[in-house]
Amino acid sequence: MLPSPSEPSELSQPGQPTPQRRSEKSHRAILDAAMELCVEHGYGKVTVEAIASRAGVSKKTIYRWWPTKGAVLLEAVIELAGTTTGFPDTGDIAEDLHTQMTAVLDNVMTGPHATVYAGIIAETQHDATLADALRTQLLDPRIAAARARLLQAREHGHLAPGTDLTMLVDLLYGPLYYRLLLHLAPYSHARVRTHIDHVLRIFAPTPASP
Amino acid sequence: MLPSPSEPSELSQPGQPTPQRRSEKSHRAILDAAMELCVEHGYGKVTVEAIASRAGVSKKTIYRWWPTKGAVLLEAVIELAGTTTGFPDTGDIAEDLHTQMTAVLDNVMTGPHATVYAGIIAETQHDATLADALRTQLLDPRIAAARARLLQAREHGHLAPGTDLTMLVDLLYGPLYYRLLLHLAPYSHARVRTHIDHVLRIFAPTPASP
Amino acid sequence: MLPSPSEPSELSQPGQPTPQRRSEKSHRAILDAAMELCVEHGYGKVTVEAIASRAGVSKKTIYRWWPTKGAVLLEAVIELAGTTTGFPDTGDIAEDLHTQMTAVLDNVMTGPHATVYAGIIAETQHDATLADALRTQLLDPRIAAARARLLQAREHGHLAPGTDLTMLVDLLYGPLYYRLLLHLAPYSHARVRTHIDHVLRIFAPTPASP
Amino acid sequence: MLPSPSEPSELSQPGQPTPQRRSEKSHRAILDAAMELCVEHGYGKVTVEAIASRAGVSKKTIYRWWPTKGAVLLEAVIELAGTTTGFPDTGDIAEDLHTQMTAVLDNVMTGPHATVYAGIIAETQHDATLADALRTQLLDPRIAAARARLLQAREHGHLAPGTDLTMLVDLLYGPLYYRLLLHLAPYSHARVRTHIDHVLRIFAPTPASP
DNA sequence: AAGTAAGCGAGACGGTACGTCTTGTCTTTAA
DNA sequence: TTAAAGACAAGACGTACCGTCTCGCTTACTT
Repeated sequence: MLPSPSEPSELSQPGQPTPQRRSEKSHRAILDAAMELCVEHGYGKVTVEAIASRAGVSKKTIYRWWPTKGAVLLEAVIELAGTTTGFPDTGDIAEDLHTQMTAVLDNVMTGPHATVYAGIIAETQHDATLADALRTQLLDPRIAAARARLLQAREHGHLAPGTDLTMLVDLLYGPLYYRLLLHLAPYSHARVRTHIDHVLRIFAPTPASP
Repeated sequence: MLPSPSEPSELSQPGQPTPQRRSEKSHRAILDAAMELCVEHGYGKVTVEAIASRAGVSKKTIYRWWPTKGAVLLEAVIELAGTTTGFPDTGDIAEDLHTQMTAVLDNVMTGPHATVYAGIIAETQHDATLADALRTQLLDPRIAAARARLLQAREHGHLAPGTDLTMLVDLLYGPLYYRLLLHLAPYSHARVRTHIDHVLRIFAPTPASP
Repeated sequence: MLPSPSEPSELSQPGQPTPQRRSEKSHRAILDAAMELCVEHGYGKVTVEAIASRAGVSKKTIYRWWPTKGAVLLEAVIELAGTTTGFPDTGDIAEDLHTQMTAVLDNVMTGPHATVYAGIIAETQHDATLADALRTQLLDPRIAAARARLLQAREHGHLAPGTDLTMLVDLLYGPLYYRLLLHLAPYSHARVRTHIDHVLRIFAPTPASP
Repeated sequence: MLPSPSEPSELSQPGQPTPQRRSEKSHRAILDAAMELCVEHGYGKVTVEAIASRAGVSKKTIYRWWPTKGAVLLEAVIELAGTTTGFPDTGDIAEDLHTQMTAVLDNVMTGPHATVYAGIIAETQHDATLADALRTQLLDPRIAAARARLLQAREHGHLAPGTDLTMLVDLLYGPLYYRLLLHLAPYSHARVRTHIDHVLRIFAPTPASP
């Protein structure tokens, strides 16, 4: 194999700037500064100038690699959520869902990072580009993974054959986002379990008639 | 007597300015201008200056009565949603939910006003005061109304006795907001019906053992 | 005598409001408030609103009788200088000038009222109407009085026959205003005397030849 | 060596902004725009916004380098008067004074720029900082130059030995400012000559007793 | 090893909007 | 019926960020 760049789909701005002469030190400092600012002073206080200042970096450097402060935070959140990506497969779909959903809750929907995640989603309301990036880089892969796991469960007979996976995903995740974005109390781990049980009951496989 | 709040709770800034010497003409022009700007050019183009200019009003007049442009739009949205408030009571809980939920969808979650509503929710992520106002003035009354109707249904035996109303509301409305704010396709009226049926199935009253 | 108003040339706005039903109490309160504000907080802090507020008077009342805050202060200063108007006539022109000029210095060019007087003159630089009022109501009468006294001195042989009275007045008063408006130290009473002596020396009557 | 200040004293705001990365193009455009606005529409119409707009410059750029619109105009006037600075020395003090004083009259006390100069002096009545700047940067150097020339004349026997230079300067320049700021007709060149002759007569050297 | 071209820090720049202030007019309320 | 109280349109104030643009300096790829 030659030096194939092999990962062309950079999530930052793939514009003209170019190469791999990018300073990794600045890259890190920017992501960290953005995240810290958001956590410490709230999303509203995250400005490109503030990031630059705290990271000891020039504004130009930020604009060279990201189109928007939202993009910076998005990258930071993706990093954060990176660990949460995979679905486990223990054979017990309820258990696996619980594992994944509580991980999401703990990582980005409660605690200090909830602000960051909610802030990014907020920003996508006015920024179609960022909305695309959020979908492409964060949501779609995770939704796909969820559907894959659920599909497998359906095929294994743990869900009714005709189960509408889209609706199932909506019912599972919708309330989590609803509570995050409407400032309602987030689910506890226990409540997540109840929630999953309720939803799965809808799509339980044939009521096992004698 | 119904919980008619008899409208003492002004939704605008109840601060010092004072009384009812307020110009109703300006009030209207401001709400209209804000809504139009948002619909025509997007939430991002709604600035206090633009509202003032289009409404033929001075900025001071806006700041006298609202703390924030978000508060202006919130009042406009509340006005919009005002018609959607009540739950009908035909005796058929599924039907009544469908009536109310499609009204919400049509009024503020699809069409030109979706931008406005999503924009306000976005703004509440950075503005705790606005978040409070949204909750107090818009969400809480509607959630209470929904719970009241569901409670009645439970008492009439249309829902299982132990039904957790909070979770029921989460399951009903969560997916609507999830799809609005994550830029997924909104539900069609038909899909709302399916959705309601699925959710109610969870809490169906005792499997009727004759 | 009928109720002849007897003083038709009001120095305030001669506009439509007209009558003599004017509240003398408000009139006084406004003049006092304006003067106090200027003395206490500087000319810059004198706004119509501040005057109204301190005088317990509505803005409308001020605008009814004066066109400008400058006009209010002008009236106040005229009142102040009213006492200084007349020239004494002891027969000694140098002494009489000294009396008058030190009175002017003490009343409006030093002490707390210097700010007020300088401020009004400043305002006339941008306000032709006020400039006219200043000239007509304050300066011209005093210049005329000075010229009259000097003319008399010339006729009595205390000044050279061809003495240019205009230049004489310029030389006498110019330096006072120069020092006031350019923020140089004002003349002391003693220095005024020296100043007068110097200037009069120019126009001394014929050098008394044998 | 003459008191050549070698120009370390920047007349603009010497504050934090920093260096010589200043755009000379903007600098010029701002000074020109300010001066033009003042000449064309009067001092009152000179606002920072108007200057910025006409100069094609952002308000921030103005505030970065000057504390006040008055400071901008002051710099413009200083530039204007720059040419007038020096006193000639032909050996004839009356002639040299005439040269300098008519230059001042023509440059800043009559014609279109009189408004500007009078406006700045007006502004110093409410702005101590600007007053200082006016003194330090404009008046003091010129007064010093005048005194130097007069001192030399005294030493050469063209003025009486005990001549009070301060009073002499007051008498020479006072009437010019008095007429400028009190809206009286400015001196003509001929009248300046008469004026100088009169004043110098006071301090003529010993009556030449042969 | 020198040359060259990029990234980099710094920060000035033209803009836009902010939220506040004052002006002068107009309206409401109370005496 | 007058005047206080004060809301109003207008528009300048001085500040904060935006995103773009030089500057020199450093750093890492050429050749």
